[in-house]
Amino acid sequence: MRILLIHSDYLRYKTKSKTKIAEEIEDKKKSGEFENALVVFTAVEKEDELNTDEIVRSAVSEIINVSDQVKPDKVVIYPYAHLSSSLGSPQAAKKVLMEMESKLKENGLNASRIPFGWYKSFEISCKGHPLSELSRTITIKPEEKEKAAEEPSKWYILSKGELLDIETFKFESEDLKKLTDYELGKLESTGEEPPHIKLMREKSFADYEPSADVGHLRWYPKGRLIRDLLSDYVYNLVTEYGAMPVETPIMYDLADDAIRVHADKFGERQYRMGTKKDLMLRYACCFGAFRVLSDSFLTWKNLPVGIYELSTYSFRLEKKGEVVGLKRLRGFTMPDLHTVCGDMIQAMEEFNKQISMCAKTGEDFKINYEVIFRATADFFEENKEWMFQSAQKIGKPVLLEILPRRKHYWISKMDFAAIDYLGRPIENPTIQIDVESGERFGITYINENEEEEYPIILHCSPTGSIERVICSLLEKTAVEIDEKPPILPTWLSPTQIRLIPIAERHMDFATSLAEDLKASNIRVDVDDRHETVGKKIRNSATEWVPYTIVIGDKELESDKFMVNIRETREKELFNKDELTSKIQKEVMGMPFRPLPLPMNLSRRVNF
RNA sequence: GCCCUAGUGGCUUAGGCGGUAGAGCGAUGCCUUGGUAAGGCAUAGGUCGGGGGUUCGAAUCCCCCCUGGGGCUCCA
Repeated sequence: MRILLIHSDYLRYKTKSKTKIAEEIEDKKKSGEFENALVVFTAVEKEDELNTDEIVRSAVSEIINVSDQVKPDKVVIYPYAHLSSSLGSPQAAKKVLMEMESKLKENGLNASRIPFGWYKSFEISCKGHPLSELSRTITIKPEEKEKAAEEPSKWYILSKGELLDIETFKFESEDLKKLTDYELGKLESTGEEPPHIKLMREKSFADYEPSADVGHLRWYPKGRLIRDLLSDYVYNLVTEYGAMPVETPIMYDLADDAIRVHADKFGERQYRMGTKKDLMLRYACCFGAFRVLSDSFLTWKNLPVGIYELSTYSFRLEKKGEVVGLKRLRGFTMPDLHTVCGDMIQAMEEFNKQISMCAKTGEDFKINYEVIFRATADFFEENKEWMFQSAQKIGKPVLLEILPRRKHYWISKMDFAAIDYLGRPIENPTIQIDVESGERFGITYINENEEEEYPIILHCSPTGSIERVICSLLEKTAVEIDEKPPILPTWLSPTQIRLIPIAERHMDFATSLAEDLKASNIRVDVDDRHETVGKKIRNSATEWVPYTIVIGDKELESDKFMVNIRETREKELFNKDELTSKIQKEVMGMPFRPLPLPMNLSRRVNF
């Protein structure tokens, strides 16, 4: 905020005509005269919107400070846009100016405010003494940004319906111990690079795009395929659960009050667009889902109702130093399910169903999740029974955080984290009980008594961001490197079977075998390059192909072939049908997409 | 964002206390038609991350910026 303070003999003004953003005023405010007034010309700036309370407080204290020195009869706040080249939104400015006026009055000053958004003529007579002209730039002081004396959370282990002390708890799970240490700030870092970064590039899944902003990736065909398969997976999962997929815009106008207030909770990590309209890129699908829901006509018969969207992309302006590989990005893809529930009982029931859904993703991906259950102290006291039961659904001890008071929109949430190679959590699925957004976004439903009511909304991401799922899968290969060769689950492997013809005369057979396997929905390719068998085998291994078959004279004559099985490092004899059914069994229930690459390796681009 | 550290062909890198760079993989071509983790030979490919400065001359010294990695902090 910029202010120009003039200690005047008098100020006279008169409104001339309205602008689009003019506030409605009574006739008596259309002109006015103030004698011996400290006139505060004020411009509210964009950055002020991040913490308007703090800005108002600082501005008022500055004005009081000056007023104490020059001792005017009156203080007049005069909206004056021309002091800044980076103005805040008119809505925010009006709010700030009004709050300044009332705060000054509370402090015993005779304060007035000149109407906002009008063209005005004015006449001012400056007293001309040394303190009669002052200007100030008022900014949010970072160290004052709340923080102050925030009460710490209480931490427990919740196991078999018992609250246990973390200090004395005997951890059976190495991963839960690591998660607990990390959350309590006890984990020592090794200074190593997480292995998934090298892997994602080496395998041509994804890479950085230096010409974009930090934390935005380019995805190559293999990576794109994996993303698509995971997207299909979540889509199937949530539609099976009963949610309805929608798609909403990726940017929102901060002039909308509900959107601005919700966004403010996100603080400085908002990704703003520098356009004339003050637009913010979404950091999740909440905005879109809430707008859809608030414009829908909901009745108790509809509830619970789920709206699902895969946010390609969500944007968060994470600090530069926090952005890392697939783990923390500024642009990422998150499955986002919002479930409208009529009351807390229904919300709790749905929450439990969603726990099952989140847990299932861990089983399907073969990723071990450790769980943090969180709640405000009030919620925990009132719903102990439910929390204990819900934690039981995890089937192992969970970490419990009790927050002294609500500081976000949720009163309880459950976070599922995979543990990476360096022992740090990768936050994946999450479920939250949101008690604020219904009212804020004007989402209502008609209850059984024909009354309008605000619902409770569950937020759920059954897998966490797609990028983090891939991150977890890659990290897992590094964790297990001593036990087995690194590999992706077959349903996610870009190439599922690689055929290696030995000589040109084996090409026709290899190609026709490949076509047959392809017809059974198997991603198969043929290494038709003029290289030695040894080299092609090696190549297939470095690409993590789960099944590799060498095609030579023997295979032309028999209907069996020796299959190299990567996972077990074993060779096994199969015929075509046996192999097909083995793979089909392996990928059962998982989505399929065809190979998005040329079948012949000689035709492939090296990314 | 702050602190530390790095940036040399598509990838991995050698070399540099000032005189415009060398390799391996990969790519391409030729030879080899080969049976389970790198066959041989040859060729192409680099204004040494970008910009500015100092200098007769900068990949090398100085400044700024960009990008990566680590740490702090943060994480709905």
